[in-house]
Amino acid sequence: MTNSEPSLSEQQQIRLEKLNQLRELNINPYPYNYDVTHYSTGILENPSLVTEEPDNHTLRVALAGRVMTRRIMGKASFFTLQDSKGIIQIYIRRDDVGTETYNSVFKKLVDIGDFVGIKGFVFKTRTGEITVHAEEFEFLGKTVRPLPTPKEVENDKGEIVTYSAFSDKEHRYRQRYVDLVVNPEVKETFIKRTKMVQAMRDFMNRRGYLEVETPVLQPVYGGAAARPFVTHHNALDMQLFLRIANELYLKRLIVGGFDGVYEFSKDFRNEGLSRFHNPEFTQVELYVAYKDYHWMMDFMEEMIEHVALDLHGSTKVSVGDHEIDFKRPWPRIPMYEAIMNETGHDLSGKSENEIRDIAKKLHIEIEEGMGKGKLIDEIFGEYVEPKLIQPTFITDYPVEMSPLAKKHRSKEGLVERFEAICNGKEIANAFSELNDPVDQRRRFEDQVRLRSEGDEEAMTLDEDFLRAIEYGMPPTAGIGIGIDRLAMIMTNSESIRDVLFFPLMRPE
RNA sequence: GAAUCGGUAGCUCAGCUGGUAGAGCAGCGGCCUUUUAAGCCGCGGGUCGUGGGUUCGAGCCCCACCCGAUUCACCA
Repeated sequence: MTNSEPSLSEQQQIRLEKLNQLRELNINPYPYNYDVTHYSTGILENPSLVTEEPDNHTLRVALAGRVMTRRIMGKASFFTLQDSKGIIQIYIRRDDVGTETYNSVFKKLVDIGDFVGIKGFVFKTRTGEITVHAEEFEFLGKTVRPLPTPKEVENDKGEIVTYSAFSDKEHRYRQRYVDLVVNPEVKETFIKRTKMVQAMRDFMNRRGYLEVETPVLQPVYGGAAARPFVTHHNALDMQLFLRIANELYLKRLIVGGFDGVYEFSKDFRNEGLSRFHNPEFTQVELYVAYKDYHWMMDFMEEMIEHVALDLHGSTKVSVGDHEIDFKRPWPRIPMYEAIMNETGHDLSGKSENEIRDIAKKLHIEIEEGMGKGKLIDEIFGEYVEPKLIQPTFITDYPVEMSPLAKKHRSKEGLVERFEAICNGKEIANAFSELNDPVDQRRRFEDQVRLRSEGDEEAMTLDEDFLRAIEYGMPPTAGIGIGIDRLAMIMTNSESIRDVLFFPLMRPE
């Protein structure tokens, strides 16, 4: 940091002055700890705590949090205290906590946002609100910057209306800490995301699969079609890439003898940003030996159905205008059949040029160097994918677009691959893993050729990975599930930024 | 990268065909011992995103730039 400080607003200056005054009163504005016995929600949900006539035997509660609203009425006040679980009202009187604490500290030096600790008993106000009657008041942390002050109120219809909401998306993304404090639903979204990951982790652990960690910094990147971030290691004077996928390392572990391995991982792709794309994103990849992609479809259905039940108590989830039902089984439609259904064109057995003509007829924008796989992908993305709202498996992709998938056991020119599509977007990609080292080398070489022809997303040849599967890899099913996109669906969020605490933003 | 919309007080926003900036909340001073968007009286607070230009005069008009949102493109 430089020593040039931005000029302070009047409110910040006033708060800094209050900070000094606290110290002059011998009150540490930043004390070290506070013994909390109860949370706001715990008190609100437990009516047996409410007393009318407190005595020595009445249970006392101690809670801590931020002051969010204040209603001062002379010698007594109400304020709301927000802790990690929720908000509860506190009643505080001069005659209970002492004149100095009440007049000099509470009324003069406490601001909205400050941390305080309260000890007292629980009662009900005249209007029936469960409230903590403070008998002791302690200062726990001074804020020197004013918090946005949204107010929630119930209108005649019983709806919650929020006034002065902290709603500017830029501010919310940049200052997520503030967003979390004042917009309670944000916390809910992220808690749900974490629960979702936990449900998946539990599900895989119960089947005995091993959670592992593989390198983020890789000398050769691979496992997906994408441009990488490039970095440099000083001591080894070596170019390194941030991983774009975990696939090739996890398969090395299958070679090494694990039956099932999975990893929740941040991957990095050097691409544009959008509602569905952040340069760093999370996926879980799972590889299971002696299984194929049919088995993997069963597995995915079961796991995601379980996640939906775990999060919502139902297989049905509201997303935008749709209700998405994750109940098993999900439709399984071969890709050519799905394209046929939507466009009337049958691509099976067609040559690259024939497919290019069909793409032209379908008004697909065709660019130099688009191969067969890419053309098919474009047609699919334009005509089929957006229509698949309910979870659907699209199966059997052209070999040209799947260099790591095993060729189909009966359909010429295709591989045993599926993508799970939901709400018009891919949420998973899986295949029967290619374990024929000779075929794998040929596929890599095709990729190298594409790269030399200018396809920046084509894969590079990973000689060590080839060596690994030359030692032998069992039949294996593998899958990658996009955690951010699944979280968007499970939390009914319309932007990936709403399920990332700190989405990438330009510098301020 | 393109289009559209937006950036005014700590927060949410208003500001007409250009006339020198406004509300609510928040803040400050005062009153108020069961309030709840507490209330009542009084007061302060602004580089109107940045830089140019037009004009007697710009928050408003023009140009360039910065930042964001959304859509499209790119992209799984």
